[in-house]
Order: sequence, then structure tokens, then C-alpha cells
Amino acid sequence: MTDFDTLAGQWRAEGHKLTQPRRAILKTLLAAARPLSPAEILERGQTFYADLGLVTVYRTLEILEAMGLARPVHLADGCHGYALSTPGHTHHVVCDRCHAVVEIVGCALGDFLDSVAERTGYTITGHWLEISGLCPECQQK
Amino acid sequence: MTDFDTLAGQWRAEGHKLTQPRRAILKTLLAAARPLSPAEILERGQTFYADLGLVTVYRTLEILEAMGLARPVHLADGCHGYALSTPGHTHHVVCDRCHAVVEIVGCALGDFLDSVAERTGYTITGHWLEISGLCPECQQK
DNA sequence: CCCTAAATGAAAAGGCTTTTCAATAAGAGA
DNA sequence: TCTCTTATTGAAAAGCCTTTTCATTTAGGG
Repeated sequence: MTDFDTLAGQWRAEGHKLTQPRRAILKTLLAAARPLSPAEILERGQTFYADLGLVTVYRTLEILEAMGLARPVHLADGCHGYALSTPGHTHHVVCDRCHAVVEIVGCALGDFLDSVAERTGYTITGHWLEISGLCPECQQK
Repeated sequence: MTDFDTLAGQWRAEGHKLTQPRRAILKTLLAAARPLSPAEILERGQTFYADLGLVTVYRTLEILEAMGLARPVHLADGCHGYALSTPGHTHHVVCDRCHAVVEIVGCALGDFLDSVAERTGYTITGHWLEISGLCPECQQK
């Protein structure tokens, strides 16, 4: 995870303006322990900037996603959530109960993908992995 | 992949009626070489049963998913498609260009998931993997 | 401190999915 | 084979979520 200034720096480096609504959205995502839906981002973001609008949430997420700083998380129930992510290739483990999310930075799927390529004849260009489980806290309940 | 009679048998075994609209949907999915959106299933299904309605497509997919016979495939662009799948644990490889889909029946992620469990403290309950690539045919173009 | 292009929110438009409801059809039993 | 019961159906309406449009506002370079 990153801190606000680093994020803000990357944001500006791409030539985007750092407006109040966008600051609120970045702060919200930084404070989130699990993927948030656009509506949740709106609600929480309004504590940082009261006039924040849902349209801006969508537009900001779109930019963050294009920059690789946030990614959509497709939960099993079809909900879409967004979580900040380290640039580069990562996977997420999401808690079934509290939806806390942990990022897995290393990706050890290389051998597996090689065998898939061999078996299917496909050239593999990418993959998407999401893992669900119970976080240490929820295991105790 | 299964044949129609096997599918129909599993369908009936759960106490569902095998109506004309449902036959059309099953035939459509069996004939599909890639995940189809509900709208596509409707269109193709109407060649088998002209009065098929979109509502029935949604309802039938819901049942198939609950039975584990079909699964939603989340493509990178956010579209939802459905593909038949062998009951049990499978993954899909989807072609970036023509969306052809191949099912991977074996799952060799055990070791990887063990290391994730160890590193994060999570108890792993499930995972979702989708692989994208170029099918042999599209590689030649 | 200006000035300009980028960004904003409200409202409207657009899609996709689900619900409601009266009509229909499957298929078990006679 | 015929009947009868209940699951299933499609159309229409309702409900969401997401995107577009547009006049207004704002960031931040000059």
C-alpha cells in the first residue's frame, strides 16, 4: 500500500489535476480495508468532501484503473468493488466474512500457466486470480 | 463438455421441468464455443424455440449456475458471459480475439494456495482463476 | 492575479437485470 | 390417453447501476 503523497505524485505525473473531489476519493481508498463499491466510495468520500458526486467517483476510478493504481474486484456474488493496488501484477485474497483484502505481490503461477499453454495450444497473455478465505480475525469467531 | 441427454438428465434429476425454452437454452450453450451473454443466448436460442424470452434465459442461467453446470465468466471489459462447465472445479482459458473458451479440468494451484495461506494467515476457502490468451487459430492471423 | 483547459455535479439517457402477474405447459397419476 | 396441479413462461413494469450531456466551477501554469 502507498501513502497519500506518493499516490498524489503519481496522479499528477500523468497530468491529472488534483481536485478536492479526487483527493477525497484517494483518501477513501487509502483508508479502506476491503474493496469498495462506487456507492460506498461516494458515501465515505463525502466525509472528506461533502459535495462529492457519484459521477466523479466513476470517472476517477476509471482513471485509477487505467493507471494500474486501482483494480476492479469481481466478488462471487457479482458485485463490483474497487481496491488500490501496487502497480504491477498482484492478486487479492478477500475474506468471505468481513471482506478484508490482502494483496499478494508475488505471482508463482508461471509453471502452471506454461502447462496450460502446452495442453491447450493457447499463447497465454494474462490471467486473473482471486482467492477467497477467512482472515485471521474472522477465523476466531 | 457434455452431450444434451446427459445435461437433460442432470436437469431432471434436480426436479426441474424440461420445457421447450429450456431445451433451447441448453442446446445453445452446448453449441457455443465461447461464453455467451444473456442477450446472445436469447438470440441464438430463438433459432431452437422462436418464442424464447430473455427473462427465461436469466432464470435458466441462475439454475444452471446453482447446479454448477454453467459459470459466469468475467471478461476483462466487464462483460458477463456464461459457459457450460463440468461440475466440480474448473478454470477457463479465453481467447482475447475470438473469445473461444477452453476448460482446464485439473487444478494445480494447491501449492501456491498453501503458500498464500501461510503468508497471509488466511484460511483459503476458494479461488477464481481466468486465463486469457490467443487460441491456436487466432495466433496464425 | 489571470486565464484556459480540465474537471465537476445535476439531470437525463441508457442498459441490463429482476419482479410481478395472468396465461401456459409439463408430466404425474388416474 | 386424459386430467389436474403446479412449475414455468413472456410481457410489461420496476429497479439498479453506469454513462453521457452540458453549463458551471476550479486547478494551477503563466
